[in-house]
This record gives sequence, structure tokens and C-alpha cells, in this order.
Amino acid sequence: MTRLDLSSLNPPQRQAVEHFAGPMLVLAGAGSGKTRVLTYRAAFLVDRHGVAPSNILAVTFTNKAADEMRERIAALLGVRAHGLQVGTFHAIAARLLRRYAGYLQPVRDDKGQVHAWSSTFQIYDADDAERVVRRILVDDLRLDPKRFVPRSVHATISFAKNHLRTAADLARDADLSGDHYLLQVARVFERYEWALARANALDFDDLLIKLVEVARHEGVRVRLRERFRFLLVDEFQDTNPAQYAFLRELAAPERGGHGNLFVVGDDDQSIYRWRGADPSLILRFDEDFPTAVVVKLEQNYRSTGRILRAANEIIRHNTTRRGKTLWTANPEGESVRIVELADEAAEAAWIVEEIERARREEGRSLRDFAVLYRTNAQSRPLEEALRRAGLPYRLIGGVRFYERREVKDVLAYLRLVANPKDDEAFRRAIGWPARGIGDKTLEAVARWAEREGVGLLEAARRASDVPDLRPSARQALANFAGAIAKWAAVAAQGERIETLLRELLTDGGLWDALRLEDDAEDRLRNIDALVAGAADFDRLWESGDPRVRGLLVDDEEDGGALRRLDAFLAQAALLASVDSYDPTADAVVLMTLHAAKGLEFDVVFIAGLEEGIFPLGRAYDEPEDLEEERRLFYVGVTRARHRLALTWARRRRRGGEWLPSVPSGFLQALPDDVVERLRPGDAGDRRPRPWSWAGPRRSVERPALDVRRGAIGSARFGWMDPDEADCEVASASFVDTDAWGPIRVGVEVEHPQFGRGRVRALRARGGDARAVIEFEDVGEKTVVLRYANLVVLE
DNA sequence: AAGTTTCGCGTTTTT
DNA sequence: CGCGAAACTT
Ligand SMILES: Nc1ncnc2c1ncn2[C@@H]1O[C@H](COP(=O)(O)OP(=O)(O)OP(=O)(O)O)[C@@H](O)[C@H]1O
Repeated sequence: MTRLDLSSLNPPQRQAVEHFAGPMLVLAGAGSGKTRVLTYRAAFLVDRHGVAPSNILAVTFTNKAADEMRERIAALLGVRAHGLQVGTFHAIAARLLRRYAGYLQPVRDDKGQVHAWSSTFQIYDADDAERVVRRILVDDLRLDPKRFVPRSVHATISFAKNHLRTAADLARDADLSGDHYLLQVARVFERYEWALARANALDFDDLLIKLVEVARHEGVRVRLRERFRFLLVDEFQDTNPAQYAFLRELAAPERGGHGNLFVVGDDDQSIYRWRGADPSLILRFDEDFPTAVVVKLEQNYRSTGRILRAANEIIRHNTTRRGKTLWTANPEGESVRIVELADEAAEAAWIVEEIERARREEGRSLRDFAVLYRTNAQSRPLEEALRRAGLPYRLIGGVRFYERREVKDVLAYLRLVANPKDDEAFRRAIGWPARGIGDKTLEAVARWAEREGVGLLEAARRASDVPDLRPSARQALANFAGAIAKWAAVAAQGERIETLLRELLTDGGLWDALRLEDDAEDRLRNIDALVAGAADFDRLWESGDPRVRGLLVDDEEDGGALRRLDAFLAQAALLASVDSYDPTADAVVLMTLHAAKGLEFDVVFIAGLEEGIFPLGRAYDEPEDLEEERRLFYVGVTRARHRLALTWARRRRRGGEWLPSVPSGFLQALPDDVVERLRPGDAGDRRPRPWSWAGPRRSVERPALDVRRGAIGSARFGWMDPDEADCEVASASFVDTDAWGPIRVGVEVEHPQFGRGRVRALRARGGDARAVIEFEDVGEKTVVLRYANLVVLE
């Protein structure tokens, strides 16, 4: 075996790769080769330092990135890479907890019953978690789900958990601040934990928290430290406190850790703060690990000079950053195009034309193109345009395969087979197909189960003991429990998932039920795909593929503890949307900016650069939110290798209404010498428009709207560009765009009574143009423009 | 209990 | 507009 070749690395990259023991931080901008360095460093440890691959744990942000890294390391090392552990924090945690679930502290609920986790725990996804929260809110605490939205309540709980905070912590906060809402959330939180413990279930956040919990057991910690002697973390800027706590258990020197923590990241690319990520962890890394060697990479290898300059200018506007240099030796390249289109259909059409032109004239393949946007809802017009043009595309994100209703329904059966305590799965499975069990019956079963301290399936099995049941319901429950038990026996033989699934689909009458549904064709196709996915999984499992066996496979202590079915279900729960991105497929890719993190494309379109969409309206709530939004723009721009186009539409449909828009304030950060502005479709029209690119550039961007002081409120604006009327469509609910005057999302206004505020959203319902305005003094109000004499502030 | 219809409402971003 | 949950029938 020839020695690992480092000639494709520049000197600082090589310094990082050659680093052996002790903490290291590689802090560097986009496209500077951080991921490449991490890959080489893993290979280098094996190749030059003789580290056993199984002693190396590399953490990536998505499963896809893990697969890629595993492949790249294998390409460098060949068979010597065998046993190297690569995965996301969540996937790693799920595997380790199968082994160490017994160390978890059991939970005592208000009935005094104690619930412990076991290695057959199931993972609750966001949807399961939300259902649990809803039931607690409505059934247990009798709270109004309109005031306490299950989704946001769960988000609050999740955020707390990612910061290793408990229900009691939250309750204490609520007490101190007198925050009634938070106090209720804390009560939900407590019950939520009981519900999960009862079900032997862990949510995404628990995977991290419970991993920390087991790692704090002396024996486990020592074992994990020996096992994972070298830790490597990619995208470290989006690590949350729970994940960091795990790393510290293994590596923090003051606690006897080995200190071999190698992290790479870019504070300017932190885009998951809303989900609990804490970018200060990367900024303070050398405080927590004082012996850390810090390496900076300053050469960008990905993008053209103009694209990189655009990116640097954008991110320069953020105040809370460490600041870094990023240059490139690549050619200047083309201008970054800023393209103004009439509406979202025109925007999509222009993008598709561009793709077709580049394909025709430059011989590019479809996989060279990515269209990025802020919200999943923006994909539709793009999909339609691509479909009309007959261009294959791949949509990443949105409703994921394993989140489809019918797929989750079928999986509920498997989950129940794997873990009889999974009450959420029971509720799903018992309700579909219909078998004469309704709310009433379920309520009676649940009440009895809770009193007895058993799961719903166990209660169903003992239906003859459950009071207040109709005989037919009793029978149906017993039959259901019997069927699950039968399949569980099949599963216990270690039967293939595919076989188990087929049996269940046929025996359980699921195929028949599917055939009778609306959209039966789609649903059947999805379930066929599920069966095919199971068959693939079986093959990988049987060949011992690290993608499914990966962690601990050659760990003697692990002794077959990982059951095939658990592994399959965990994979289904943890599969991310980007995981389905196949860079070799010849298709245009559509995805959110978030999903694009870490990827690169020759040609990138970023669509919908409008105030209210990107940056999103609510980002104005907090300055930090706006900065995160700007980082997201930076991430998007730096995905492009050769060509970048930023598009915006003068009007866009939002929830059935057409709304006028102004270009994103972010666009103002782009210097004139890197951009070219286009207005295809109305060539030759040089009349002034209500927005202007001219004039002094402000240091803090504002919506690019050139407004003057003046009373507005009706449609009298002599200075408004008359061809705004071009935007018109025939629609009953359409309000003439003139009625908006210069009022746009993001604009600052003054109201005679309410004072100053910023426009958050526009509404056209009912024929009256209204604006939702966040006032500095009185909070959010909706005003009818015709009556409110708003003054636009410059 | 199951099926049907209307309402209402909503839109970040995702492991 | 288009989906999912509550309200209303059967
Ligand atoms: N020394 C080098 N010589 C040539 N190309 C390089 C070098 N280092 C990295 N690259 C290339 O530059 C591109 C970006 O590398 P990589 O993805 O590792 O960067 P990154 O810093 O992780 O990016 P980001 O943070 O933006 O996701 C890749 O195409 C990579 O192959």
C-alpha cells in the first residue's frame, strides 16, 4: 500500500491533516476545503500514525454526508478503512443507546409508576412527538390548542432539551419570570417525558441527551473513551450544547478525557440556531480547550472571483462574527445576475430557459444545476415549469418518504412488533384499517392501561379484563393484539424485513385497505417502494454493510444486540431529506437553502429574493435572526462554482392571494462590479420604478425601496410607476397592486394612533388591502390601508 | 363508529 | 390554493 498522498493539499490544510493528538479547530470560510481536510485527517491517522480505524469517530451533519465521507476515506485507504465509524450525532447516539439503554435513569410518573428504557426503544419523529404533545394539551391539561399550538409547544420543549434543560428548569424559569405560557409548557414537558418513558420511546433530542446521560456513567465513559480515541466533527458551527456535552465527556482534559477532538467549521455558516445549535461553541472552542491548535484556511477552491466577492460582501454586514479572510485563485468568472421577473411563474420559466440554454450551448448536464429557495412552499411553480419543459428534476425536502401518511401507518405495525409499548404506533395501527375501534373504546383502553401501568397493546391483549367495552370492540382488540404477537414471533426469528412486511400487508388486510383509499394508486406505489426499501436494507444488513451495521459491528461486546428490525426502523426515523440527494442522477435539483449546506454545484439559482420571503418577515423580530438569515444567504451563494443567478418576482401568490413584493434588502450588499441586473420580458422599458438601485448605499441594508414621506392609504400615487398595473390578474380576491402604494413587507411606517412600526405581512382578503404591522409600542395589529393614514418612513 | 363536509388556516428552516 | 382537523351526518 502506497503512502497517503498529501500533494493535493495546501500548507495550512496539510498542517491540519498532519495534526496528531490534542484538540484542533479548523476555522475557515466556505469552500476552503474543511471537509476535505477532515477526510484526509481520518485517513492520515490510520496511514501514518497506525491508529485502528475503529478508534476513529467522524461526525457529519447528515447521513448522506456520512456515506460520502466513508466512501472518500475508503478511496484513500482501501480496505484499511474498515471499521471506521462515521455518522450523524443522532445515528451514533441511536446505535450506542441500543447498547447502553440499561444505564438510563428510569422515570417515575405521577401515578408512582416507574418506566425504564430498554434496547428495543423506538425513535419518535417530530410528528409522533407532536401528537403526544397535542394529547397532553387537550386531554390531560385541557388547554386550548389554539393558544398552545402543539407544534410550538414541542419546539419550545425541543429547544430546551437541546440545551440539556429539563422540565423542572423550565418551570423554575417560568416561576421567576412569571411567564404563564412557559409554566404551562413546563407542565406539558413533564408529562411528555412520562409518555415517552412509558412507551419506551426516545425523541430526536433524547437521543442526544440520553447519550450524554449514559456517557456520564463512569464505566460507560471509560469504555467510550477507549473506543473512540479520536473524534472528528464536521460543520461544528451547528453543534448544539447536548452534542457538545457528549464530546466533552470523551475529550475534555480536565475530566480525564483524551483531548483528541478535531473540529472543523465556519461561524458564518451557522444556520441552525433556531434548532438549538450554539455557534458560540466554535467561537469559544479555544477557551474550553486551551491547548487547541487553531488553523485557518483562507483559500477558496470552489467559486469564481466574483461569486466569492459577492459572498464576502454579504457576510461582512454581520456584526457577531470572528471575521476571516477568504480569497481565490480561480478566474473572475461571469457576473452574478440579479434578475427581476413579473411573478413566480415568470421566475420559474426564466430559470428553466436558462437551464435549457446552458445545456444546449454549453453542453452542461442537468446535475450541474441547483435551484435553492428559502421555504419548501416555493418549489411548486419551479416543479411545474420543469415538468412542462420535460426536464427531470429531484425535489429534496418537503414531505419526506417516511413521513407520508400511508408509510407511517404501515411502519406503525412494524414499530409495534419491535416495541410493544409504543403507544403512538398502537394508536395509528389500531385506527387503520377501520376495525370498529373508535375514540370511546380507545379512551376506555387508555384509562385502564394507565391505571395498570401497561402499554396499550398489552391492554388490548387483556381486553377481556378491560371494563366498559362492547363485546365487538373487545373481540377486535384481542384479534389485533393476537396478530401483532404472531408477527412479533416471525420477527424474533430474525426474519427479513421484506418478508415480515409482505406478510403483514397481506395478513393484516393492509393491501386491501390501501386499494380502497383515495389516491390508491399513489399510496400503493409508495408502499411498493417501502417494500423495495426494506429489501435493499435486508441486502445491506446481510452483507454487513457499515451503512446499516456501521457502529460497533466488530465490537465483541455488542454481541448481536442490534436487532435487524430496530436498525431498520431507526434508519427510517433518522433519514433526512437531503439523504436522498443523488449527485450522479442526471436531474436538476430543487431544495431549500438549509438542505444545500455542504454541497456544491456548477450553476446555482437562488429564487425568491424578496422582503418577507428571504429574509423571512419574522427574521426582523431579533437582530440575531436577521444575521442568521444573512448567513443562510451566504451559504447559498457559496454553493456555486461557476455561475450564480439571484431572482425575484414583483408579485407572488401567498396562500391564495397575490401580493406585491420588493427585492430583498440582501441584494444591496452586492457590489456593482460583480453583478449584472436583468429584467427579461420587458426589455426597453426604462421608466423609473418604485424601487431604485441608485442612491447611496446604506451600511445597514434596508428593503430596497425608494420611498418618500407622504400620506398614503388610498390609490393616489402620482409618482408610482403606472406599469405596476402589468401585474394584474383576473381574480376575485385580487386587490389592485396600486392599492398598496409603497406599502411593502419590511417597510417602516407611522400610524396616527399606533405610532411607528414595520410591515410584517400584506393581506388582500375580502377586497380591502390590509397590512399586518408590528408596532414598536402596541405590538402587532392589522390595519386596513384605506382607512389608516400610514406614513412611510424613509 | 365511520363517512362526509365544511371550515379554517397557514408558510420557516430539520436531525 | 390545498391540506388537515373539527363539525356534522348517516
Ligand atoms: N487544496 C485543494 N486543491 C484543490 N481543490 C481543493 C483543495 N481543497 C479543497 N478543494 C476543493 O474545494 C471544494 C470545497 O471543499 P470542501 O467541500 O472540503 O470545503 P468546505 O470548506 O468544507 O466547504 P463548505 O464549508 O462551503 O461546505 C471541493 O470541491 C474540494 O474538492
